[in-house]
Amino acid sequence: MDLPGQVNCETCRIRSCAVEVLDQQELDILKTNCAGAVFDKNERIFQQGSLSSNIAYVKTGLVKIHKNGPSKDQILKLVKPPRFIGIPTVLGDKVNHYSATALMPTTVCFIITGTFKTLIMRNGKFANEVINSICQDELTFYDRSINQMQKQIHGRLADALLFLADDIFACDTFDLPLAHSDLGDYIHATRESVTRALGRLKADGLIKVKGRSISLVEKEMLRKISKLG
Amino acid sequence: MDLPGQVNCETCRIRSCAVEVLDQQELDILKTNCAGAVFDKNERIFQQGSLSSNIAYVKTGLVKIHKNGPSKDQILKLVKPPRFIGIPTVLGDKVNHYSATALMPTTVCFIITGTFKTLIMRNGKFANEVINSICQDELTFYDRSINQMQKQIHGRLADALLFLADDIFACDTFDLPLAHSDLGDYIHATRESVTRALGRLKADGLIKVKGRSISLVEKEMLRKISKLG
DNA sequence: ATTAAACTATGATCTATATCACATTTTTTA
DNA sequence: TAAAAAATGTGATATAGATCATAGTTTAAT
Repeated sequence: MDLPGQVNCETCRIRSCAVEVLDQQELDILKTNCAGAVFDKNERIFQQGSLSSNIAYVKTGLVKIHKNGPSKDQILKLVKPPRFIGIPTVLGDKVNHYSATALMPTTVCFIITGTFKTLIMRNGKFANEVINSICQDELTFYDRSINQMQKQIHGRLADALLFLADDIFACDTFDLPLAHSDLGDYIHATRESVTRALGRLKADGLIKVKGRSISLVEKEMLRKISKLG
Repeated sequence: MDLPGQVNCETCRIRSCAVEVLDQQELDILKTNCAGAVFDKNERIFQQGSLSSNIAYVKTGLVKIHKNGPSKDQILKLVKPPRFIGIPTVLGDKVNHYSATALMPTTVCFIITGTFKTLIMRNGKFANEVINSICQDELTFYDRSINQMQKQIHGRLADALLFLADDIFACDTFDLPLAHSDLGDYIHATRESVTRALGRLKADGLIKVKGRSISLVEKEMLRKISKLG
């Protein structure tokens, strides 16, 4: 982790909808209670179980949110910036209930929890934007959760590939940011099953694979697989 | 659905933490934009896909939150009062992204969305309580989601039974509020598997079953099954 | 440049749970 | 109270994907 130190929220180009509604005085409060940091690939941003007095705002990069389960770690979601992560830690016990790890070089702003709460208390519009953002997350997670439960592996893999192409990279050709075993933790499958399922999609000509690079060549077909499970 | 009409939030004995922080003027706003309703067992409180201009606050009873998946309806969670449900519907499109159905006679207050937003904007403490509540929900759902994914059926069933006994009924003997097929939608199993798994727990002497009534007689053993998956 | 470590590939086997099929019981409706 | 509908119980069978085993490949470290 590299600490570029103080940030300037007034001139920041990657502000959240929530920060957008703050007035000058509030921006000053934020600015003096906010620190930037850069994380390398595979660096932990925060760790489940550890105490935290900050909320993280991901400005660039890509982050996985993951959590220990009864038998293994599971990736709850992939977070594309700009996005707050770890807001639920604002809550009572201040213990992180999940971990966040950078999947590529990632810049993050840490905001002191108390400051975040102050802004919620002071500025109703800010609070409203925060609520909107959390609710959006919640709905997305419900969708994902049901898809994970009800689709079988080819559908889940197709979902993941389409998500990476459409939402994360906005490009049909991209370097897979996860190892097969991580992808397995994300779509709830074993490493072997991921390899086999990718091999199947490749053999059927729906995707092209060159090392880590993946091209979705038959997106419509992938969408159909995603739908039918 | 029965409409007992106007409610009085000032004298209400089942107020949420959020409403608790409102001042007199705000309580007046709430009171005049709030209507009570009673739902029978199996009555729909709101329906996925339909437009909504209300937030529901469950005062008594028991509610299932469920959502259409690729292959079938799935029960996301069981909600014990007092609790807001459907806050994510505050969002942009105002379309319910999931359904809510009463599992037993249930009383609900509907608050007009605009009023709810006004209160968030006006009162930072209210906003803060709402955020806490949504975040708590989110964390609980992450836990449940991981358990559903990683445990096998006996663990998931043990989880559900312990949840009903400890959290919903606060009693080790209770009438199962769900049919086996519903319980299946809740723990992600088929009706047949639920019947078999219940039969197994009964045969092993961990629970007693008399009609709809279930007694958890070996809770420690059930907890062990829940842990080991 | 060389060794070690992590990752990917692929076959053989196993297993939890779905699916199908039908019987019985309980609840609801007429 | 009878008939219909919904819910439960149980066996036989099928199967998606896990697990185990072993090898090859790429990436990182010394």
